[in-house]
Amino acid sequence: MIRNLTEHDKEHLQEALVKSGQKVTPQREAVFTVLLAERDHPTVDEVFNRAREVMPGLSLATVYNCLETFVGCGLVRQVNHERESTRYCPNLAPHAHFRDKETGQVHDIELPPDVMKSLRSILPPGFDSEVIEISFLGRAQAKDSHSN
Amino acid sequence: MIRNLTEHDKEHLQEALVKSGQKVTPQREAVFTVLLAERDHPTVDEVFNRAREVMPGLSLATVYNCLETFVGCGLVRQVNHERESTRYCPNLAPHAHFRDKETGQVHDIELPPDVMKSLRSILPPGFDSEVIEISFLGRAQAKDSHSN
DNA sequence: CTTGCGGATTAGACTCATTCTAATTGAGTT
DNA sequence: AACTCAATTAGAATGAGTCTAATCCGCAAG
Ligand SMILES: [Mn+2]
Ligand SMILES: [Mn+2]
Ligand SMILES: [Zn+2]
Ligand SMILES: [Zn+2]
Repeated sequence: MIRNLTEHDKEHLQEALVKSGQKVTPQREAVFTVLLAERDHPTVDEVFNRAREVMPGLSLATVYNCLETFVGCGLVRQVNHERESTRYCPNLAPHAHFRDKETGQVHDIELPPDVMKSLRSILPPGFDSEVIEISFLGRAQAKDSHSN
Repeated sequence: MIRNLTEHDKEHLQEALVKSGQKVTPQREAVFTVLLAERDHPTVDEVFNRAREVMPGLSLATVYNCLETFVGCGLVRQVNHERESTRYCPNLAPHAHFRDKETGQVHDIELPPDVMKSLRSILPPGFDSEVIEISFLGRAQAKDSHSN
């Protein structure tokens, strides 16, 4: 189920790319569309397979390139858990990641400002941090998967 | 500068190994000694090179095996930053990791119980987490390196 | 002692996610 | 029509980590 980009998302993509001196291409649109379609933190291969359905000639190398470009211009975040394949997340709000040990699914966990603050406060003087990564490992009750 | 294990550390090693049905071997002692000698979160290769100085016949495979064993019986933690080589940490107290963007050094950051609590509290109902990993990326002022 | 057992160690082959290389494409320009 | 230059592409290369199969060795039984 890959819907097209909304006007808003298209502008978001275009603005970020153009702002960093890069071009909007059909491949980049396709990959970005895949990322927005499901918020399930897909791996490169998953993105590749989904995007191929709509753009059969797309190459894996290009998926790597697109995702790297998006990370570079702040459109998506990389998500790493242990040594597994890198996953990609288009949620730009500050959030942590919860990895379900059973299913492997990755869920976003909202990160309230006061928690962020208390985290920064544990840094000793002289330590200055731009990026904080928080990841949980455990089990999550099933709920349902239409969490798009 | 690889000192020998203290009696206390030797007992710690032996207890953890025996408790999980495994043997104390010279290789395991050497690798554990290396880990305790410097709290700098060495990679497998760094552990290998340091341990070889005191046990020249030691193989890389064995270092992988020892470290896996130690992780399995809770003697050390793995530390991953992005896609870099896994590092190893013998600090069993709850702590976060700070990675210096400039030097690559990894520093332990103490994690007070109230911060742990506020972190657990952000999990929605139904989410149960055993492991929380927190890592900072940024710059740390030099201080000095005799932080053993 | 001598032998047998089973875990530990070892060298080297293998895996596979990611990166690199070099050739090709194609949209926009001269 | 030719040029330019980023983007795309296929395939090779990389390298941390894992696997395999042979050897080692401490210990216990005979
Ligand atoms: Mn789940
Ligand atoms: Mn530092
Ligand atoms: Zn996310
Ligand atoms: Zn540590």
